[in-house]
Amino acid sequence: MVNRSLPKPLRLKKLSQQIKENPFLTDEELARGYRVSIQTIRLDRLELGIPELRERIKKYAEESYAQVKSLQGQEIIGNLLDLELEKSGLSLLEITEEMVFQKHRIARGHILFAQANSLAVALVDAEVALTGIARVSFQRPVRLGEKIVAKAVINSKRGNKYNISVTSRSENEVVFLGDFIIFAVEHKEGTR
Amino acid sequence: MVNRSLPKPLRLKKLSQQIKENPFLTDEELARGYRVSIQTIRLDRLELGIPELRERIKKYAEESYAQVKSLQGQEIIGNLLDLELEKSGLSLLEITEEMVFQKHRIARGHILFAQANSLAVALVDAEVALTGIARVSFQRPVRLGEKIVAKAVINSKRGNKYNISVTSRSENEVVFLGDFIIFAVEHKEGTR
DNA sequence: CGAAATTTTAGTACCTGGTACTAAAAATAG
DNA sequence: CTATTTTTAGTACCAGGTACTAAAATTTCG
Repeated sequence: MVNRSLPKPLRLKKLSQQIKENPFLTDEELARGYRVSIQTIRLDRLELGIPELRERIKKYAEESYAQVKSLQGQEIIGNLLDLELEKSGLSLLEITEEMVFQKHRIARGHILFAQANSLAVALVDAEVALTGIARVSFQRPVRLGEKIVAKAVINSKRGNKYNISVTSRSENEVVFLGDFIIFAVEHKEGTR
Repeated sequence: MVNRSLPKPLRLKKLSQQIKENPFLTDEELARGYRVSIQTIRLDRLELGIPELRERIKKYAEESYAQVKSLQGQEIIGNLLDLELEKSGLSLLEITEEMVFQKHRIARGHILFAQANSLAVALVDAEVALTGIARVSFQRPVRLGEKIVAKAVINSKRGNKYNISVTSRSENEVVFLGDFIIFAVEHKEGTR
């Protein structure tokens, strides 16, 4: 009890959390931290279904890599729910850990902007579509775990210039409004 | 020449590029791909200073992990160069791989917005500062590798409501202009 | 309290994907 | 042809395990 190890159920719980928080810890480090043998840590991991160090690191790296690659090719920030080119679209974005400030769990200003802007751009049927001007309004803070549904509608189109509005909601409450001027570009650069 | 391996200099070059593009390849897979022995691949990696598979994966995961953790605690998107609270600020953002579309290497709409908005928010001397309204204008597309310097200035302040302008430049050319209404919040939620 | 059950500890053989080293074979250059 | 470079191969060892066997220690329960 003095400096002895924790009871098993508590140790399992803490171990699970700790590894989740830091996947780079070796079994040896964990054994030292919990004052148990390395075999016990390994049995714990087996019971918790937590893979070994290298496997954890590999998975983390692969997911990270896949995300970067996927994001590069992906035009939409969030999941596209519906799209009618040259007309309207709908997308869903879940607010996750890396989107929020650690301090107060409120999403960063650009997250909702990103979702809305990328959806607006996606409505334009062109090889390349670039944003020229945006006017946006944040109605209330959005927090970790919220699911944001953005709806984009093309208001008007003159030549290669589109006027697009986006309304974003969380549980049917409006949290963000945006108006975008988007330009369809063919090959040469124009304003964005 | 028919199905034989490449000359060494060319193999070294291609190997370097391939591993950079995909750090998850084993020496065995590479050996098979280049039709040389595994020892040759290892000698090549030694000559090129490229670490082994597990080391590469670990480094990638650690950098990724560090970035996520750092971003959470970090208020500024980019590197803060100068800050005078309640007055003005300067930040630098380099446009990297994950910020651009794969297709045309142009940065996504929200990247410049994020830099500007986070700098504007940082000028406000409050526990929490949230964006209410933003009007932004993109002057030209920004590409992979460009270094963007954003300058934010507080134009006016009424109570807890700040009016802040941001001008972003690449090589002294204006690429982005933004006007933000930011609210200083104490504990209760207001508009953002 | 003692037996049964559970938990903890330890040891062995083997795995993956190497490094570091020695050395021979093959290819190339002058 | 000789010297040099490149390629191939083999051995011992490493890190951080897994899978298994088994003993020791602790806890539980009748």
